[in-house]
Amino acid sequence: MFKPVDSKLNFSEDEQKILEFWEKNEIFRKTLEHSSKNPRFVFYEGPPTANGKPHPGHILGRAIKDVFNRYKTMKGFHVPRKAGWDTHGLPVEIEVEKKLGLDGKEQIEEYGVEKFIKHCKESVFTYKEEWEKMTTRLGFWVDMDNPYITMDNKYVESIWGALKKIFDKDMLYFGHKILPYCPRCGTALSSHEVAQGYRQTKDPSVFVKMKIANEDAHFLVWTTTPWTLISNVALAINRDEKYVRIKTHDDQELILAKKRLEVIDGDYEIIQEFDGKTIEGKKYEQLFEYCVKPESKNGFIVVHADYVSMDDGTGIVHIAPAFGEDDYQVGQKHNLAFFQPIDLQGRFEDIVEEFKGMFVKDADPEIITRLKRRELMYRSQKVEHTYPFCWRCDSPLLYYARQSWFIRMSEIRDKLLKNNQEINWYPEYIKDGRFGNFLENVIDWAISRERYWGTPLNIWVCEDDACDHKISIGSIAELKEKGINCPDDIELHKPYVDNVEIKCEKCGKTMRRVSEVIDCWFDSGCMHTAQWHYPFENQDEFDKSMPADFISEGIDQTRGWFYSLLATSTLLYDKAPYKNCLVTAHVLGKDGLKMSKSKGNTVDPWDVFNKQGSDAVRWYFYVSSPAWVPKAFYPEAITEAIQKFLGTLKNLYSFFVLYANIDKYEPGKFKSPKDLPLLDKWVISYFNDTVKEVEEHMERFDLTKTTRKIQSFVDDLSNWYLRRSRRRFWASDMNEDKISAYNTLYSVLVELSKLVAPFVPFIAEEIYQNLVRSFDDKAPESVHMTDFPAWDEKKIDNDLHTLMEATMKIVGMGRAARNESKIKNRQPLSDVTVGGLSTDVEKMLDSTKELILDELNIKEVSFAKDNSKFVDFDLTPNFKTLGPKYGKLVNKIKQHLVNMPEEAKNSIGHDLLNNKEVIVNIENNEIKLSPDDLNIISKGKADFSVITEGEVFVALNTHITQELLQEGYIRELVNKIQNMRKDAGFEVMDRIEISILGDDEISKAFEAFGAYLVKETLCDKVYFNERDGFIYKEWDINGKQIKIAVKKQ
RNA sequence: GGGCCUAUAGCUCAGCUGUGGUUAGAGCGUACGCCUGAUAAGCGUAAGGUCACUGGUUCAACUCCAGUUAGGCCCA
Repeated sequence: MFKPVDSKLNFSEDEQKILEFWEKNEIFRKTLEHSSKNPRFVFYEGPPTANGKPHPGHILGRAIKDVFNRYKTMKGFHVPRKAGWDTHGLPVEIEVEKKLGLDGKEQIEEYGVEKFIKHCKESVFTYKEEWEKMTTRLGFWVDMDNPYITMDNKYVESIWGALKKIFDKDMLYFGHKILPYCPRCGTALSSHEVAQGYRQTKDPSVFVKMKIANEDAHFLVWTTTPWTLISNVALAINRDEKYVRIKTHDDQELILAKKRLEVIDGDYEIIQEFDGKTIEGKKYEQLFEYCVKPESKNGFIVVHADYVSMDDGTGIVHIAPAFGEDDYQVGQKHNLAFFQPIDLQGRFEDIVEEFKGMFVKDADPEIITRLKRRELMYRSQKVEHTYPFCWRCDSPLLYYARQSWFIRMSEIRDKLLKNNQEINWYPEYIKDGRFGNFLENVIDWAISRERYWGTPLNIWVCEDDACDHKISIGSIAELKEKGINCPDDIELHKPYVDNVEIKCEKCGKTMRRVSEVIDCWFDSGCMHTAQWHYPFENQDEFDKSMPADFISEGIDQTRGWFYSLLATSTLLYDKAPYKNCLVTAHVLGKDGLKMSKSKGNTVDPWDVFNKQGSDAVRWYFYVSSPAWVPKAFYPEAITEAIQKFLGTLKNLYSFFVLYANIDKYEPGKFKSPKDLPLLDKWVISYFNDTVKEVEEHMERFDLTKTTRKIQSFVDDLSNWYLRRSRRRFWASDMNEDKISAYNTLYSVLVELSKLVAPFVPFIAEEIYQNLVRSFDDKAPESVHMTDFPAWDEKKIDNDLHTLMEATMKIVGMGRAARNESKIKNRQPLSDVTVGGLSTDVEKMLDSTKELILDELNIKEVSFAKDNSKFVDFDLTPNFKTLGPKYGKLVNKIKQHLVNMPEEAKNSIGHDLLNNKEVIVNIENNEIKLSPDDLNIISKGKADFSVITEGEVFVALNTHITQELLQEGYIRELVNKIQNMRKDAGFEVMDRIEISILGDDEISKAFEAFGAYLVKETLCDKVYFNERDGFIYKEWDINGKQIKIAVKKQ
């Protein structure tokens, strides 16, 4: 016997049991062992940080990763899944700072770096258990017992190895980077921090005149940061734009972009118009002569920059390379001088005599006053815009040049682009879109951070400035060998490695490590190498798992992990680190906005797990839309997944188990007939076709098409195959037809459990365990250890699909016709005429005729080519064929057809149906209309209920004969009696007696059709008089008030 | 400010690309009716759409082109 199935939909409870089963029997481990000799499917897990809680977005990501790993495992691959933890970085430090009540680097130093770092180490795994619980509950199989952890000594050592390689290739250098910098806190901020601090503010907006060398004319220049004018070294224009020289109403000669003339006050006269490129290289006079330009550098010239836009300003942009990223790039490109006369507190240095010691923002008004006095200020006003402020202390941030270590990414740009072409992106447009564009414009990677908690940058520098010898240490062994004082158990973190000194091989003095740690994106970006502690060990593992076949992360990783993996693997191995990358979008609240507590649209994943279950969540994510489309996450959305799919699936399964147990059906016990009934053949063919399509979609990582296909199969299995087969299961003896139904449904359900296993692993396991394992303990222990269903082209019968589709269509139309006639389904009718089908289909329909009769409750179905007996015609032009032939006349033809009298339409319709050409005359043109040129639409005539869809029509004869009427009474009685049985709580197999108090017509009807009633209701005795002990209930039987009683025997 | 993506029924999404065709589909939800001894289900009908907006190409545009607006992501 099968384990009885509770038909209630308590998925969450069932899933808990499956989780216990997996855990107890170590199924995940066994799937890996079981497949260990198979070819590999390499998956890289992007490491999350466990110092924050997992949220619904992580569930989406993990659900998607899991489905492909499970699928590939069942397709015969070995899919190791090493978990990972990202542990370094500023967010960790900030958390710890908050916890310890520290504010800024000074206080950290005071508190003690060693102690601080210990706290960081502890804080890193605050929510590790929460992550593990969530991961397990979701059914995401990943090896969390042997994860890679970016702060482990071995991991860091691998990073050191990688960095040394890069250093030795001379790809690592020390240079400038413009960073958002808080002058009060004395630290640069990460982009993440800056993003928190944008707000509206008022700043000066000044138009300054810069005198052109040896000419009595000025460039008009716009800026919102007057204090940076002190450091101006160039002006940027756009060489592709038009510029003009104008004379203003007060006789000033100015140069600016033509498109920006709107900034000029009052009248002006255009003296000259020219291309931007003609003023490239022009010299102008330095505005403030505090900083002195070195001989070797350029300065005070006009240069071109792509980013100069015509949207605001004057089309001439002031360049101060120390104070802006764009400016800095321009400076690099044109070898411009670099003036940074500002200290770390944001105050002018002494060299700027007039403003020395002033905070730069406070100096703005003073600078404006000076310029006015010198008559170099064209206009000065205030402008409101967004500007970043420090999230901690609210000081305005300065874009400030800081020294930093860089990797020369721009030098390997072409390699990055080439390797990117090797990657399949899903969606495809990421490749040459967002990601490709980013690579096109790749800049050198600023890899150092002036912080504490991270992989220490493994570069030692000689203390003697004159020597300045630099080396990179690539391993612990090397550190011990070269280090003067390296302890045996050295931990590769600050402050321990900082204490290790090396004797300079050039000058013999002491070398010390630079103070920086590295960007934690480099850590996770090297996981392809560092997860195996390569190259120090695991050569074999590394060879087998580089590159990855598949990774999947959120779209925000484009410039994060997706990039850092490609960057490091291109640097180290010059190849793409992953072959397929599936990008996921963000998970949003019900209102389509980002989840946030203030909006009240957050959803606790555990609520959903506990109430609706993981399978439902997973299925919802797969089926609702492609992974890269943002998804709203809320319980009602998931309910739909249950009702449309999981509920149906479970119900199929519980139906099967219920009846199989009643009939003592066991797999293999009964042999199916040689020639299967049509319905069984059809469902087997349909299943094979489904598997085939699923495989195609999965190879293209298209989860949505895959799951929608499965969903419609399950829907048809339930609402067509099973609904049509129900009576077969009720047959009293185990006849051939019933055996075939059982065997077919059984095998389809078993294969279906394998088909859905990657997607909804819990219910798949439940079905498999009960249907397979409870009878066959030699079968694989878990559905996840079985092979994915194979499809067989020979079993796919396309004619059968065509036939069944036609049948379904006719039944659907027949029901619509019934509905239109307002004759209820229980009233049998005599016949229906079907037309407009191809001869082939018509022939085949013979085999589903009984099915149509039964569904529509009619006695006969016939076919007709021509429906003129039942309908009037209407005609509309087929623009696709007529358009090219007649062009503008098309609309006249349409008018002509609309205005045609009814009889003419009928006659033309008739001719066309008989494949005759029709000729009409429009504006003296003879227009030949072939059957292809017109759409024929038919409308039902009286006495028939006719439904038409395209060519196909179904005409229902609505005449009710005496005999049909009688049968109708009986059908109605059966329905009421069945309801009474159910209400009385009788078992399905209970036998009953009934008493009917009706009239003559009812009695006559019973004489004719009583046998049917008796059989359907399992009735042994029927009385037509009132009897003791019977409880009567009055019913409306097609207008007659009739009392009925049922009694168990 | 730049790049990429998205915009179709109350909601979730098809259709749109190199193949433009006048009457734009499905599911959920709603209303009414039907069916039901597996079902939280099924069937039918109806209401619900200026296919974000503006302009262009064309006999014909949801579809192609240009621009605008709004939202999202990344970057500044």
